[in-house]
Amino acid sequence: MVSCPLFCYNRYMPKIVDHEKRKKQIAEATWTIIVKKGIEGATVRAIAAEAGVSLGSLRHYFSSQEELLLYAMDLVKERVSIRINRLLQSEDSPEQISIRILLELIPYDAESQTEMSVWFHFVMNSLPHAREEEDGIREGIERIMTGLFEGGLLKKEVDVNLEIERLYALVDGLALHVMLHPKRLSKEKIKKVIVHHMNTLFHQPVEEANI
Amino acid sequence: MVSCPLFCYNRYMPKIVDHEKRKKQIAEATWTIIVKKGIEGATVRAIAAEAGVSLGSLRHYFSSQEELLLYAMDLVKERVSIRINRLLQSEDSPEQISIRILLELIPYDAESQTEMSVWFHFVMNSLPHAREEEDGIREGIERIMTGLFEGGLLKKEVDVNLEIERLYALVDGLALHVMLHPKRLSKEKIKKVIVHHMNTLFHQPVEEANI
DNA sequence: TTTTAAATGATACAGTTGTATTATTTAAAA
DNA sequence: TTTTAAATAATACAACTGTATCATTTAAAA
Repeated sequence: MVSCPLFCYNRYMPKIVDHEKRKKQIAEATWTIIVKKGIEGATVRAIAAEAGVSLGSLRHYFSSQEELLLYAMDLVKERVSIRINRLLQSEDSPEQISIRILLELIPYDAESQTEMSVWFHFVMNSLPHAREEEDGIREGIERIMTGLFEGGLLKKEVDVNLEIERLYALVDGLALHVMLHPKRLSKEKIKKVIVHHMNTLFHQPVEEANI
Repeated sequence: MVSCPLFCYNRYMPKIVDHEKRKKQIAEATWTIIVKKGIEGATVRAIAAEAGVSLGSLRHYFSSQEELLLYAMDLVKERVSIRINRLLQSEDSPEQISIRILLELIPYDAESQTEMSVWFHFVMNSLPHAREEEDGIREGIERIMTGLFEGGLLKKEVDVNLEIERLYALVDGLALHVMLHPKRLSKEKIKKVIVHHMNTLFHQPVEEANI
């Protein structure tokens, strides 16, 4: 057992807190503030107070506000990516799985609603030119549709590229509406819409109860 | 010819500029700033500079920033409402007209893209509790679908309420995607998607060329 | 012309912002 | 314990914010 491992560049290691964990904690406080007050309310002081750290402490982890906001947004992307990829790795039967994945893309729990709200704020303000970036949703939908088509599960006459665009718009539109009016649009209604939409494409329709 | 009409409550009328026109000019400058820099960049000084008026002059028309922002948003609503109502009053044949109306809801010209971008900014920041308000789009789509159904132009098996929700999400999703990636999503692609979508509902499909 | 009040411009001020500086506290290693 | 540097806290500062005040300019009516 050596006294100082490779990544320990100093002989003395005083007061070590998990650097990444602290940064993530501050980033999540940033989300909370953004959801509550919007980007304009996401001041370093408000974030520090929400995270329960002092201004100097926050500044110790993020040397500028822009760096903090970029980190907070990248963390959203990371979380969403993980969620999507986990779903795509699922190994169930194609039709039901595809619908379940689509339903998971709609932000229903508080956590994913926060993520989506923050994401929208960033995209709208195009802070780090997020407008140009991809959010991964389109790629996921593309994979789903292509997979279904290549598996021969879609009606032969469907135009895959067209249906990708249509489904992508439908999912983002539903997600947007849920975010803006969560009470008006119930989870059951969303489910009905998506199941019905996919059933118009499937060669062999699935029962809504089987989802 | 009386020397002082009814709406002239003072005997003297010095330097009259069109009050409403000036307010709208300033409100439009507000839009420009919001599109360029987001709500956070919509400071009274930036708006005054964009409108080409002094700070004191701006304040002469709007006694607070909040009043200005509310006015700017109400003006967006007014403009959008006028656009939608004008479309709904059209008296052509049902199927093509409905598709043309839907296509008009997608912001393609710079003007309507500005309006939509500003609208989104306001809605996201829920400044005047805009989240709860209706934007008129849903009502318009509801009228379109109901009209088509009652005219017997839709397939008998369609669930109207379900299709309203589906079409509403599709249109808003397309609008969102156009706003975020105007280059990726061409007007022709939008047209194809909407025509195809409506043709799955129409008893008698329409040719894309006839739109 | 003179008179009038709307319209405008200039400046000021208190509060908040991001950031910088500096000192203090904390805990891990010797 | 002592030593060390990371972690934290306190304070300061210049820039910018919304708003207020007040003098000036403008053009319509007399």
